[in-house]
Amino acid sequence: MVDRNRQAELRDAIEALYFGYRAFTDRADRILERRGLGRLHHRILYFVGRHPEVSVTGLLRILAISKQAINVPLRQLGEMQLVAQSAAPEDRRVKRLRLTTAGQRLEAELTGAQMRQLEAAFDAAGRESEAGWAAVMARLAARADQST
Amino acid sequence: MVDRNRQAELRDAIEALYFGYRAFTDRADRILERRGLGRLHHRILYFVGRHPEVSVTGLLRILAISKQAINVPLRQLGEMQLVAQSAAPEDRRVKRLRLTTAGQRLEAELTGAQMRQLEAAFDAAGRESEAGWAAVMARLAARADQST
DNA sequence: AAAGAAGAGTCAGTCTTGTTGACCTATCGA
DNA sequence: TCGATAGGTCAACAAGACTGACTCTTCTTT
Repeated sequence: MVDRNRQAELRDAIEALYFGYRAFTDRADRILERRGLGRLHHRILYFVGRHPEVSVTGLLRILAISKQAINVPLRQLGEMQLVAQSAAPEDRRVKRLRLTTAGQRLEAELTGAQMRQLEAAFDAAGRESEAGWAAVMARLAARADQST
Repeated sequence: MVDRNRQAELRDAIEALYFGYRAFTDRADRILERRGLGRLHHRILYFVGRHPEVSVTGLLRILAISKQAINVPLRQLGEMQLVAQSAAPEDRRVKRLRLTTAGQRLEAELTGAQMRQLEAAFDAAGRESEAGWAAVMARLAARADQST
């Protein structure tokens, strides 16, 4: 059993993560709302932007959702000319996804807003805090695999 | 415009936050699932544990949801004898919520799992990282109010 | 004392984002 | 040729949110 002060610190950490994540997603959500898009559209735009020429299955694995869940929003992004697709030459069953120019523009707007938000937090906390923050978040994220 | 290397760092930060938060909630979700509870039940348990004698309206404000959204899970937690309520003596319209012994036990199990998860990440990242992490998360969370 | 505001509860209807299961087509590899 | 893989789609369902419209009780204000 950890001592009481330590527990209080860790409780604060839990809350900071909860409220911080909530604040972080809320801002992008408001940009998306104006275009009638949701969080899943955002995640698709983000990861297709990050990993151009990704396949649908590759995207499903990153997002950890079913293909039925991605179907509708991915089709909508195609219809809105934000995401384009083409068959992979070495295996024509595989579709390669990439952002169109308009898709890149929207993705840059969303990601830019989040980057500015993070920079503001790094600045306010002191730039020396950034490395520690990144190290902890990376370790937290890494444990996703272990706990499966 | 920020330079490319900086943008790459900030992109990594966005992803670390996304994957880190996902890993963080997944673990508690699995404990809850065994009892047929969801994330909202968890948040209610957590904040009632953290703020004993909180009113329903107070809880709604913390969670930033509607009273209709809290209605069903709060009633279920009452029926499961995890949360108890009583009228506030100074204003009998107000209900004060608190955890029962069983509620405290479940809350401790959930929060304990998350505290251990955070501690493991702090340890792995090096204890000197913790202060920076906490400072950044606090600033990120603080911006929730500004952006309203 | 009457009127109105506030806390809580509930019903109804809707939406998003996810799930399974089942089934289809096209393509590839053995 | 046959089975596996990538992708797409339909249907049914569920959690967890929303708004709107009420009710009831209790407190506060006039």
